[in-house]
Amino acid sequence: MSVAKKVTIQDIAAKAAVSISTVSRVLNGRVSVAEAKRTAVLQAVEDLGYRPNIFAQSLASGHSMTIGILTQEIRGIFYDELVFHILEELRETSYTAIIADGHWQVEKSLEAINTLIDRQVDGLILVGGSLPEEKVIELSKNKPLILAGRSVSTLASQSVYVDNFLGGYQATKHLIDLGHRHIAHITGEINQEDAIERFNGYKQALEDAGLRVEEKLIVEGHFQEQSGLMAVEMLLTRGQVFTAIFSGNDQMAYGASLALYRRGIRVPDDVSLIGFDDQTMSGYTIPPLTTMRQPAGRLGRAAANAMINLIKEEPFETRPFQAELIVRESTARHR
Amino acid sequence: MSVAKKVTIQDIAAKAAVSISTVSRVLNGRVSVAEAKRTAVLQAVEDLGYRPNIFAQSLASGHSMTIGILTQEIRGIFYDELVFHILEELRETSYTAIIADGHWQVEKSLEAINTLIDRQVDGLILVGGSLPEEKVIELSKNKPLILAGRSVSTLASQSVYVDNFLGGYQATKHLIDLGHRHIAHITGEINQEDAIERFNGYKQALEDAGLRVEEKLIVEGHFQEQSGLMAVEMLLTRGQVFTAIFSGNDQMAYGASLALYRRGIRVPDDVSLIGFDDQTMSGYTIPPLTTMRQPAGRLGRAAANAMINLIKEEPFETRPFQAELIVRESTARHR
DNA sequence: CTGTTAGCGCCTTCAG
DNA sequence: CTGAAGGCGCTAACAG
Repeated sequence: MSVAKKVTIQDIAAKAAVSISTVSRVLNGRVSVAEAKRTAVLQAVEDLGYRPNIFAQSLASGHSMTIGILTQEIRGIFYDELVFHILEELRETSYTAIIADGHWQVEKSLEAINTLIDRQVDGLILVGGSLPEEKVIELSKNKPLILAGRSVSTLASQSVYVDNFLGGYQATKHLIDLGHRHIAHITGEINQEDAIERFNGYKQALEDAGLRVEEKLIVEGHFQEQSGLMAVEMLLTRGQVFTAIFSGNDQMAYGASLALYRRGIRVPDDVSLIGFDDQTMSGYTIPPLTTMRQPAGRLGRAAANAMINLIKEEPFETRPFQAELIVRESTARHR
Repeated sequence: MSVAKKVTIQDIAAKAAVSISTVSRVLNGRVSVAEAKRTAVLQAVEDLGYRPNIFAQSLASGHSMTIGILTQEIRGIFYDELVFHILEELRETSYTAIIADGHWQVEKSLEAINTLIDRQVDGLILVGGSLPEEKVIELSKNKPLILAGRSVSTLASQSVYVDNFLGGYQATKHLIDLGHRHIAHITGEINQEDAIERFNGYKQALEDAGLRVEEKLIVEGHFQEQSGLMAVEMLLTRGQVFTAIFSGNDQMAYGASLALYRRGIRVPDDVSLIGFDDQTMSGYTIPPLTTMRQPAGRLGRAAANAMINLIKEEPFETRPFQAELIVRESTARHR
C-alpha cells in the first residue's frame, strides 16, 4: 500500500534555499519574514504539495488542534443535529473534531472520554449525556470543557443549552390554550436534567392555569419511540381520561402516535399531541407533529465557538437559548 | 486551564529501574521481557497513571492507529446506522475513528478527505457518497480504502455493500405478488449507483412478471422526505393510475405517505407503499412501513474488519449482503 | 533479553 | 529578520 512520498519541511527549506525555521515561520505566520523568502517558501510549498504532519506539529507544540466530542447516539434523536452543526462551525476554524459515542452508558462514556483524552484533544464537548455531575466537574478542571444540550449549574458559563423548563411550559400552555384540561405527559429519561426541566415546566403551566397535576397522567419514558408507545398503552389500559399528550421528545411522540392509531384514537380529533425537539421527521409524520423546536444550528455553533474561546482563553458568554413552538396538525382545539 | 501533569515513558523507566526501551517493549508486548522487569514496569505504569502519547507513538512508528470515515450525513438516513456499527466494531480494536461529513457534496467530500489524510489516518472508509469513481480509485492507491454501502466495480474486493438490484427486485416482486399491476417508483438520487441498481431491480421484476415498465409511473427523487412528497404530488397531479409505490428509500416513503394522506388516499387500503433501508422510524410510522432492511450491523462490522485486514495486509474477502424484506402494515393485497 | 542511540517532523528558544 | 540547535515522547534498529 504505497503512501504518497512525504514532503517535509526540510524539503521545502532546501528548495526555497532557507532554513527550516524560516519555513516554519512563514507557515505559522506569527513572526514576520522577508517578503522574498516568504514567497519563495510559499512557492516551494505549492510546487511540492507540502502538507504539514499534524502529529509532529502537535508533539512539538503541545496542542493537537483537535477537539473531542462525546455524544450519546450517533444515530437518531436531536443530538445528531447538534453534532452536525458543531462540525460545520469547526470547519471554519483550524480545529478538527473527533467524535466518540457514549451510547447512553456512563461506563462507555468514560471509556470514550479516555480515548479522546489519549488523543490529546485540546478540548472536550459533551453533548447531552448522563455523566455524573462530579465527574463532569472533575473533567472540566483538566481540559477546556463545554456542555452542549445540557447544563450543570456550577458550570453554567460553559453550558450551551435550551431552556427546557420554559419549553415544557410553553408546550403545555399551548395545549391548555387550545382548551385541553386533561393533559398527559410522557417524561424523558428521568435522571436527565432536561427531562426533569421539561416535566417541571409542564407542572408549572398546569398550576398557573389553575389545573391540577394528575399523577396518573404522567408516565416515565426514556426518550425513544418504544417508550412512547408503551406509555400510551399504559395510560389507555389504565383507563385514564385525557385529551392531549405532551411528550418529552419527538421520538416518543412517534411511538405514542402509533399506539393511539392502533387503538383507533385519532390525532388530533380525539387527542392532541405535542413533542419536543422538532426532528426532521416531525414535519412528515401523519399527521405532522406540533413540537418545540430546539435551535440546533445556533446551539451547535455556540458550542463550537465557546470551545474555541475557552481554549484560547478569550472571554465569551453563553446564555440559554429558547425553544420555539412549531404548530402542525397534531394539535387542535379541544371540542 | 491546568492539564494533568504528563507522565512519560521516562518516568516509568526511572521508577521501574529499567531503560525506556524495555518499557516500550513491555507496553507493546511484541518482544519478551524478563518477568521481574515486566511486572515492575506494569506496576510503575499503574502507580503513575501513565498514558502513552499517541502523537509521539505515531510520529515514531509511522502509523496513527486512526482510521478515517467519510460519511454523507451525520444526521439522518441509513448511513448513521452503518457508521455507528463501524465505530462499535472498531472499539474492539486498537484503532480509533475520525469522522468527517461530506454533506453530499463532492467538493466538501474532497476537502474532508484531505483533512482526514492530514490527520495521518491509516485507512479510509468511504460510506456511501458520490465521489467520482476515478477519484476513489486514485485514493485507493495511496491509502487502504474501503467502500461501505457503495461499490465500485474495479474495487469490488474493497466494497462492502448490499445487493441493491436484488433488493429492488424483491421489493417490487412483493408488490406484484400482492396483486398490484401498476406500481410507481420513486428513484433515489439517480447519479448514485445504489439508486440505479434499485431502479433496475424494479424494472427487472416487472419484466419478469410480464408487466410493462410505465415511464409515467417513475419519478426521480433525491433520497429525502421532501422529494418523496413531491413525487407523489406529481404523480397525482398528472392523474396517473397506480395501486402501489416502491420508494427508493424509507425517507422518501415517509414523504410519499404524507402526500397520500393529504389527498385522502389511504395506505394501504388505496395504495400500498414499500421503502428501502428499514430505518428505526419505519416501525413507528402510520401505518408502519414495509421495507427492505439493510443489515447495517453486519455491513458496519464487515467494513471495519475489512479495513483492519487491509491495513495489516492480511487476506480477507467481501461479498454482497442481502437486504431482507420486512413486511409491515403499509402493504396489502390489491383488491 | 536489554541498554544505547538515532531519528520521526516540526516548533521554539537562543544567539546572531 | 534568520539560522542553528535542542527537544516533544516514543519506536526501532543495533550492539551487547
